[in-house]
Amino acid sequence: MKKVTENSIHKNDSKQLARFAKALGHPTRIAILKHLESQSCCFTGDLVEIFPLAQSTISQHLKELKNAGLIQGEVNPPKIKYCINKENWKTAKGMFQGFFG
Amino acid sequence: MKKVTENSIHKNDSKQLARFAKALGHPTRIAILKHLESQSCCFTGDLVEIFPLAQSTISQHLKELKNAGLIQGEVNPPKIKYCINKENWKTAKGMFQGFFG
DNA sequence: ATTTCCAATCGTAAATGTACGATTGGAAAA
DNA sequence: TTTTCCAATCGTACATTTACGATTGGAAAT
Repeated sequence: MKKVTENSIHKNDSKQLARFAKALGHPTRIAILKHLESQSCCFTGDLVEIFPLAQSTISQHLKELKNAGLIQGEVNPPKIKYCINKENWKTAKGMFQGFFG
Repeated sequence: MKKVTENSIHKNDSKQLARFAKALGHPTRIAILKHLESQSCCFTGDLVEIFPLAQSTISQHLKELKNAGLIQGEVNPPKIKYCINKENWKTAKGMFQGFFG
């Protein structure tokens, strides 16, 4: 990035939709979300067993999904239980629906 | 990327959906697609006027959308007319719908 | 107090993405 | 043929992403 800040040239809608899309833009994250949809919830460790990826890598993907608002985690010591964030999920669904017409 | 190739560990569905999502993962590309949806078609130059971005940058975004299959361009010398690729658009729409349930 | 356990974070390396200006390519117009 | 025009591509710089192993953090168990 050099000259243009990319900050104010786009509408908020486009920015939010792009943010959601970006979070969905990796097959591992899609698979994590599919798993959460089917299981309703799961622990990080479950995912580490499912995917042949390092624990730190899974954690990073979860962090991105969390930052995008698509999932949420609640502590359940010593584990952490992750679920779909239903409210934002609905928002994302609506935005994609609206986008695709 | 170091150890895992990320090639065969995901289902094709997840990979394709992620590919579409990735293409949508930038506000400029969202905006381009919105514009194509509303106009049905447009030339590269139109977009260069709309967005405060270099011509080469717009071209790059168009290339990514084309590679993802979301748009197609037909030559109309000396211009190139870009349109939504309706077939793939429908596919993407269906995949997102299925994903969000 | 120490150990155990799970997950987050750190540090790092390599690949990819995003932007720019400059150059190239190819068709139409002069 | 030369010029003009539009868009693609090249070369480059810097940011971000993705992966790993190692370390840290915090709560529960010993």
